[in-house]
Amino acid sequence: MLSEEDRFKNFLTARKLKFTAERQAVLDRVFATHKHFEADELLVDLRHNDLKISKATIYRTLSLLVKSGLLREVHYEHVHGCEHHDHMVCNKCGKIIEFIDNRIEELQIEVCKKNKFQAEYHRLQIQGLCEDCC
Amino acid sequence: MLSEEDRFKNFLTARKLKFTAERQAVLDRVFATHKHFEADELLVDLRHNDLKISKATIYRTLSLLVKSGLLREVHYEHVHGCEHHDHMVCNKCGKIIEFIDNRIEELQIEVCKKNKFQAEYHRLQIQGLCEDCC
DNA sequence: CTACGTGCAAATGGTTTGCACATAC
DNA sequence: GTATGTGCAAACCATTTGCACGTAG
Repeated sequence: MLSEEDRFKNFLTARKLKFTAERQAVLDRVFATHKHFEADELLVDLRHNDLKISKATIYRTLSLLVKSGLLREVHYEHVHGCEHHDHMVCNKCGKIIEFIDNRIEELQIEVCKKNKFQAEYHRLQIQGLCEDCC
Repeated sequence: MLSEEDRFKNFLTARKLKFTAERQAVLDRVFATHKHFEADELLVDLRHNDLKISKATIYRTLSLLVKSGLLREVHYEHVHGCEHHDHMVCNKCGKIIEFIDNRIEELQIEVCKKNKFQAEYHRLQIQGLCEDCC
């Protein structure tokens, strides 16, 4: 499987766009953590590491990462559903298939116990193509 | 387990805030779907259903939903990690525990097959309290 | 009846864009 | 050498806020 960097380079090359030091820096920073983030945090982080990069370039690079499919731009998301489902989301038509598999639920409980983690909520989302869009 | 509406009412009551028709409308709309959304989309949706509601009220209500813990505000999130882990995220200290359980992976493959769904990616995130924060 | 909520319009601040110079290929 | 990228500052637009009137409890 390709790394994020390779996937981004492929995307850029396909569109005759260039892989610059600024784009590298943003990419590295974005994928250095697993957390959600804001554009401002990136600016602060990058400046900390003595990099000169403008806000405009950060926004332009984030936009490219979204277009390349490496990043998703969202705003609000639910924290809970009171009744719990897991989801499959079709990347083409957007259809959502809800499912629940008790064996998966059980295994999650087991994994939490093993890690001494007290779960309050979980979310499993599988992305791909549904039957109609394959 | 309480419904979103009950949880929101509890939150409001505890702070001596009121449950108005506008707040009900936003709540209903927000939890009518499982998707990420933007404030603007809500405005359009609500106006479609003949509701008169101002942008300001929508923003104020979204802010309350975030404070109540029913909603999370994010901006960018990764679409893939090239190496795959699942995550436990501590709601208190933010610590992330990565794990992978092959039995869970297997069951996901099985569920996809059952639903004729061609998976490209999945993400499992468990939220709760870590050992140190219990 | 009173404290809280709403709509409106103005203020704010994050994001985008036009332009001149810089650089990857 | 040329097309693409960058920084800067101005423009734009989403979000927040102050205020006067409305309403839930």
